[in-house]
Amino acid sequence: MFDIRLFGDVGLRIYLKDDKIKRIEFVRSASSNAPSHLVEKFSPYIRGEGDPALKMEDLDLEGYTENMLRVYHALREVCTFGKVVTYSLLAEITGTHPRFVGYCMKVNRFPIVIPCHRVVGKRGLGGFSFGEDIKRRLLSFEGVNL
DNA sequence: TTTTACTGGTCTG
DNA sequence: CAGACCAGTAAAA
Repeated sequence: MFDIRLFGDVGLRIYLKDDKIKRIEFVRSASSNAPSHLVEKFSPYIRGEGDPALKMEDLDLEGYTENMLRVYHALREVCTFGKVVTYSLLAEITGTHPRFVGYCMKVNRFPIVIPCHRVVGKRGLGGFSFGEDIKRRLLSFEGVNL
């Protein structure tokens, strides 16, 4: 389990098992204690320049269904650093439903790598499991203003 | 503006 | 199987 500081008092806590990422969560007081090879992966994001150098293959995706994985893949394709997408557009792309997309974001174990904070409502911000303030700060960090 | 109705994948009993 | 749950949205009131 390692912490990486992103900005301010916001950081990531990363759980590893073997060479895969088991889970990522946000922490509010981040002490950076991750090994450099792991920090390296996230450094583009930390510098505010782009997405982390991680692929879906680096994640332990056990338990997710085909439809969920389709949503996650589509999100990563459509929504790179600094972009946002709407629940309904992502639903349209994947042939699902806006409420299902919301559910997928809620059960996403890999925030930032699967950028669920970039999915917003057609009217309004939409929710965020780790608190809407963090969602807002992440978007503003990426240069997005609602 | 607020409330209602519909939505589809998934989860629980 | 039936019913409930949602980080949503359009339509009605």
